This record gives sequence, structure tokens and C-alpha cells, in this order.
Amino acid sequence: MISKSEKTTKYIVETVAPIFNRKGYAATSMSDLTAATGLTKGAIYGNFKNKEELAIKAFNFNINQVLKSISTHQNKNKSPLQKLYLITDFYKNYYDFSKKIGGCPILNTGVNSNNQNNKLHHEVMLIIDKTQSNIAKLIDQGKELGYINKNINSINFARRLYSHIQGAVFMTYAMKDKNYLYVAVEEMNLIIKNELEKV
Amino acid sequence: MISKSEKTTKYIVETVAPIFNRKGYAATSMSDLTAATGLTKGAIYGNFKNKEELAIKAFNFNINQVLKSISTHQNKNKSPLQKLYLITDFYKNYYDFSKKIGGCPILNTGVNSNNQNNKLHHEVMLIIDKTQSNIAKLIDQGKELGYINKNINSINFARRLYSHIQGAVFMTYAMKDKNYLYVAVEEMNLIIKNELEKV
DNA sequence: AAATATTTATACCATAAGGTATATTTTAAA
DNA sequence: TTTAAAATATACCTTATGGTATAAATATTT
Repeated sequence: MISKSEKTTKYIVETVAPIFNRKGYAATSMSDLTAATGLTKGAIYGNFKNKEELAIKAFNFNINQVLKSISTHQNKNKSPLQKLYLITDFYKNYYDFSKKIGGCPILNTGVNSNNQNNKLHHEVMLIIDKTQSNIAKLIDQGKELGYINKNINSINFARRLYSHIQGAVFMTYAMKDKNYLYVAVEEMNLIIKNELEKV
Repeated sequence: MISKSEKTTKYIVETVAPIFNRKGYAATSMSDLTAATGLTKGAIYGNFKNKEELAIKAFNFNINQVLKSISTHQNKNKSPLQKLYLITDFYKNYYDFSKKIGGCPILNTGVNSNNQNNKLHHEVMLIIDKTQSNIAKLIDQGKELGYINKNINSINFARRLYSHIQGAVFMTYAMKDKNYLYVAVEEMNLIIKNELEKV
């Protein structure tokens, strides 16, 4: 059975996640968190060791929101190649999607935690690594099934794709203009078609 | 003649600029600034209205460091097309260059100030706009001189190029891996060659 | 329902935050 | 070199910070 504190812990993380994401670790105060949750510091410190532990849990919650959503989107097709297109397709709506969780957690935490909070920054690196590996695996599967050119370097391509997307995410937020994402997605689709797909 | 306070103002801005860049506006405290400058709060508040005014001056100082450096690099060639290649070439060393000033001010301030500090974020948007316009102007000049395909949409191409570069800058910092920049530069060079250059 | 264990609220630390009034020092003008 | 002006340091203000000891309240077990 689920205990009271487990529910509270979950509630705190979910409530607090978009705040940490929007403001960043250092700029988020305990009073931001008590105000948002309606709980007191006693309740929060009863469930988390300190602000940092909560921030890391909040980051991972945000990341899971994104990864789950991508995963669901990808389930629309079984072909590895089509799953790649579904990744770029996912990012067409990424601005509206990520705004609901306080922005892109990879971009925000990646920048904010750099040289500021090593633990958080370490989490960011792990997630980027994992995401790129997953893309590379899709490419590998596509190769084996004969859809994708075997000459392509899977992990290098994954890095290029991810870098390209994150650039568009940044520009979209910085300029409040979704067109950066739209254009990048079309560009990536063309690159997948021209460089990856077997003729 | 240059007054004492003008020198001090300049000294404060230059000393403080990399700190604001590295830590972000909210996470930078007045005591960070007094410690770095060796001056007291009295001295700082005698030269700047408040922390925000100083942060904006510091941001603009950082930006000018970048723009001046790009401009110098571009002076190596007079041809608009070659100047474009010199932009991408500049970004090959951008990690080492920008680390000296506390990171990429556009990336850092663009993310940190988003929904946090409207004045700073406004500055970021102005600089991005200006930079993209300058790239577009180079393309326009290249068209008129007959080096660049007239079918290309200058401003759209400039936006793609800038977005691509900023993505690589983010990834390079997030993963502490300059290869993202190297790969992006090569990719942009190919795109310039294939899409822009007249055959 | 009573006793125990767990969770949350209250009240409090010490320290640091941004900012300011004023005294002191330094610079520039007379 | 004296005097007026400008710049800097000191001391202080209020408010907020992350965190904690303990009391109160709530769940859980018996």
C-alpha cells in the first residue's frame, strides 16, 4: 500500500518541478516551494534531505515527462526509420508541450547547472548520453532491417540530430518564435531522407 | 579627459561581466561583486543604480567582446561569401574563446533571463536579431556580387545558420565536448557550399 | 479505542541578501 | 595649497535565505 508520505513526496516533486525548471536551482527559494505546495518547510524537509535532493528529483520528473511523451509518440509506428521521423515530428509541438512543464529541462538545467551544481549537471549529461544512444540504436536497427545506409555512423548522426534540435529549442525560446523549430524539423527530415534512407 | 569614476565604472563592468555570465543574474550576489572587484558596495552603488543596471552593462560588455572578435576575424577577407565562411570558422574556437568570458553570453543570458528578467531578455533578443540581420546582409551582398544564388531567402538562411551554431554551442558546453562545434561548422560549411554558392 | 510511529507545523537559528544614509577619503578646481 | 566636489568606505537597515529542533497533529498498528 502507498503510504501518506509517498503521496506527499510525489505531490511535492510534481508541484515543484516546473518551478525549478523555469527559475533554475539557485534562483528557486524554499519559500517559492512552500508557497506553491501549500506545505511548510517542516513537511518538505521531512520528505527530502535538502533543496538539492528535491531539485534533482524534480529534474528527473521533468525529464520523464518528456521521455514518456516522446516514447508514446514513437509507438505510432514500428519501423525504426519511421520512429526517427516521429522524433523530429514530436519536436514540432515541443514549444507548447515544454512550456507546460516550465521550459525544456535539458536546455534550462544544462545551462543553469553548468559550473554551478555538479550533481544536476551530471544528471543532464547522463540524459543527453542516453537520448543520443537511443537514437543511435534506432539507426542501427534500421540498418539491420535494410532501411538505412550502413555507411552512416550511428552515434555521430544521433549527435548531429540532437544538437540541431536543441539549437532550435533554444532559439524558439529565446526569440519566442516557433518557426525555428518548424524549420529545423523540416531540415532534419530532409537530412534523414538524403543521408540515411537507402534508395 | 577621462574621470576617475569613468575608469572605475569600466573596471567594475569588466571585472564583473564574466561572473554574471557564468552564474546568471539571480545567482550572482552583491558580495560576489565586491569580492571580485575589491571594492565596497558603496563604490558599486555610487557608479550603478542597482544590480540590474550593472548586469545589463556587463551583458553588453560580454556581447561586444564576442562581436568585436568576430568582426576582427571577418576582416581577413573582403568577399561576403568568404566572410560567411569566416563566421563558421570563428566558431571552431568558440568554446575556448567564450570560456574566458564565462561562457556564451547569448546562450547563458538567453536561458537564464527567460521569464526571469525582462530587460536582460530583451537585450538578448536585440542582439540575436542584429546578428542574424548582419548575416543576411552578407548574403545579400554576395547575391549582388554574383557569388550567391539569388533564390535563397537571406534572413531565413541566417536564422538556420545561427540556430545551428547555437545548438552546437549548447551541446559543447553541456557535454564539455568541442566536437559538437567542429561537426556543426563542417556541416554549415557544406550547406553554404551546396545551397548558397553559385556554380 | 489506545498506543505507537510517522508526518507536518511552529518557532527559531545564523547568515546573507539588496540597498541606503552618512562619514571619510580622494580627486579636481580655484 | 586651500576649497569644493565627487567617489568610496563604513555601518546599518529590512527582509529573505537554507536549514533545524521540537511541538503538534495525523496515520498506522495492535
